[in-house]
Amino acid sequence: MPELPEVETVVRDLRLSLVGRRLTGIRTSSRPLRVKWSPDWEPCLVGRQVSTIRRRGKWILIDLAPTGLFVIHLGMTGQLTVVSRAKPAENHVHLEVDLDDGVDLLRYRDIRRFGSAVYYADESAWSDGRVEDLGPEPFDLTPRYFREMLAATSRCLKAILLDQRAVAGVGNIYADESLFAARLDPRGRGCDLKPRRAERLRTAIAAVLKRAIESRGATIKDFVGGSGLKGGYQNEFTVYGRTGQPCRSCGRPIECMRLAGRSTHWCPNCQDE
DNA sequence: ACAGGATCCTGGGGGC
DNA sequence: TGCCCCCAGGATCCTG
Repeated sequence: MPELPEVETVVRDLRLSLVGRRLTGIRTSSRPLRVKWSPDWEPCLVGRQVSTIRRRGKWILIDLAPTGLFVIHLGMTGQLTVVSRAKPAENHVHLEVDLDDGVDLLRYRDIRRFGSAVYYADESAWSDGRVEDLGPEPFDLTPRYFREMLAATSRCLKAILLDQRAVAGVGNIYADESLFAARLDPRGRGCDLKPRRAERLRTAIAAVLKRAIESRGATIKDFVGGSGLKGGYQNEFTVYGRTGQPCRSCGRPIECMRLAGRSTHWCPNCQDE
């Protein structure tokens, strides 16, 4: 579920409540996440202190001191929050980490269990793993990289934006929203995109994501930030989930088609290039 | 290289 | 009210 803006929101929230805290205890559910929990990780986590929290694509990286890296992916329905120990656990809670203030805990809840929480000795152990190579962050895309990456593939724009190797962090919502903002047909091929239009797409992606982060991401059903607050960007969607509703630009109905295996929302009238 | 499908899961909504 | 089918923000594996 969560894409870059939602993961960034969680990371920013957790920085406030988690950095500097020592982990004092861990409880896990018996039901496995995408990666099964290893009991070997527990002694690696307990007693260590959270030094920094970072985001890479849709991955949450929690750096530990003196060593260690705790990597969490929210999958489709993951919720990572710091809550009071007094708050009763909802269903589908799969991981709880006690904090050294004796009051709060870090809680991971995930209805569909597509997410993961894995300990690694260091960052190379994570990046060298079966995780496919992540592309650049959307805010770090250079015009040249983006132009050449597009020119090298005959895949359609929608499929390219969803590919984490091309750009890290964009998912179905923000792919559709970015293509509308750039007024580009999601079916267009990367190698057919003229440089001016490639540049339009590059800046549209950054602008859409920046605006979504400012709104604390989008909550369709399950997403909450690290403090439990919902996002607000769903109120600004131009095409995603608006099938049949009037385009905010031209008034004609938004359409939905299947592309790269995903629902793709667009305005055939406005996205004509 | 790439498209398409299936898989891992649960829950919600629509149709009947 | 219930049942069945389809759908969902992701990553990954497999086939053709």
